[in-house]
Amino acid sequence: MAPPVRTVQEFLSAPVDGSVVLGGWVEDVRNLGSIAFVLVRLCDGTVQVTAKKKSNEALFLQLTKLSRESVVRVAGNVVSNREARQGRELQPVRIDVLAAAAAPLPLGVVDKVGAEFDTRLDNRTIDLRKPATQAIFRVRSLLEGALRGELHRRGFMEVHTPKLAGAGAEGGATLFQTDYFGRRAYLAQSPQLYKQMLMATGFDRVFEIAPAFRAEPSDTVRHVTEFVSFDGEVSWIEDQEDILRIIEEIVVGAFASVREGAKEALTSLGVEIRVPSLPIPRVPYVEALERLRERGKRIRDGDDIDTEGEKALGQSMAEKGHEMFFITEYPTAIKPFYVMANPEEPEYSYSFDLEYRGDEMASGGQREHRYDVLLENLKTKGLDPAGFEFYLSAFRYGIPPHGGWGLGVDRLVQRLLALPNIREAILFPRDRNRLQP
RNA sequence: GCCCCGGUGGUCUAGCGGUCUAUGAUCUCGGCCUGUCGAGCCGAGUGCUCGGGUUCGAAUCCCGACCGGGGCGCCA
Repeated sequence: MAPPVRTVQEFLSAPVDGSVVLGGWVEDVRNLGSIAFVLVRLCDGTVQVTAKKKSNEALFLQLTKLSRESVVRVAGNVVSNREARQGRELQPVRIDVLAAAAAPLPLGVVDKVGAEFDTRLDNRTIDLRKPATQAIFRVRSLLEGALRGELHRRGFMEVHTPKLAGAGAEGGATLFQTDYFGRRAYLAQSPQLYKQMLMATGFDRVFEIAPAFRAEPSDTVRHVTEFVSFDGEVSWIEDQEDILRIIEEIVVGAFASVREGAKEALTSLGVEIRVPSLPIPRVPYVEALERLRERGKRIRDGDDIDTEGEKALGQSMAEKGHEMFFITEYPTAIKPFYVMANPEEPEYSYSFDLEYRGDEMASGGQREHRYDVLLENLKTKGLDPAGFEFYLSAFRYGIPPHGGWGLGVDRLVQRLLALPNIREAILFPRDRNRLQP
């Protein structure tokens, strides 16, 4: 049997008075006694199936007894009617219930009452039937595709690094521990060490879009335990600016692609994408502190910028028309061991964060590629070089200067679409309490 | 992990010591209706998160657990 018509678009292009088979979900049944309207939801909208009792009583009965959200295949004739939504409707000849939906639904797809996010997540497969929920993931898919395209155009190679590891990466963030045939293993918190190791091979422009895991018991609207990290690493850079230029170009380019390619989804979300203009401002850390102090924030030199400060800084930049900006040259002391310190002022490093709408989207910088310095850095941070031997060996035998970034895809989608919670941007989010579905 | 707030039919809510045989909506079921499109009208159905305690009496007050919302820390 040929596949049924899955889209409204396809339905509308079928000849009037011809016959068509629709496949979809029963969104609503309106039984007026002698005439009934069944809204069948296809992939991109609904089609009205109209049945009259007198034309086929058995079929009318079957149709009006359908439970909402059942999956049906409806064969019928396309008729034009100006009272129908798209100017046409389907007169059914035969209905097959492929999968009856149980009633009542745990969550209404078109109910007039809302549902709490937690209820929606508990019933995510139903929640994802809503056009507004689907729109988020259509945008997300487009954004990821656009980012891939931007990098491929720049000669990057897509890679995949292990998500199971025998040692943690950077220290700090807590790792999920698991059993590996009797040995201890960890879920990767970042591809950081591996993508750097690839710089020692000649694959000098790589990127990866993959999950990362953090066992931090964070309870916020911008943290989850499993997130998708968009990482890139580039060799032969002159300085950190080379990285900043790439990241601002690809993000801005991807935003523009989404704005063009996801018009319908964006409309249904009520979102208008503002594409930042290039270059995106670079705000050195020391200047960021000054701005914060001007706003009355008490912060000492060398302190990390806390959430309040980050939001205030975002506000301050937004007032100048910049929703997106870099904070550069963070203190070396608050950055991981692999960042390169500025040789002129070693207390500051070649590192940056990409800020967007008051939240951190990405961080990165130039890496320390000199073996001896790297070894010193590890010791300074109180880490045991023995645990990093697999990583250090890549530096011992020759590695070009390099740098890169890690960007939170979920966060980027969240902020781009102004979603109240990062979980809205994830199909099946994982957080401190949620492991299902 | 810390601070604040909350958990009432399938869903979302009102009630916050007796007046609760718990409000309204939505939903589900039944009935009426030939152009609905937030369909309408009539009728019915389903509930106080769990475990202790206070009290003559607890949805309501107290304690704990679990779960949820917001904020912080941390970061993508």
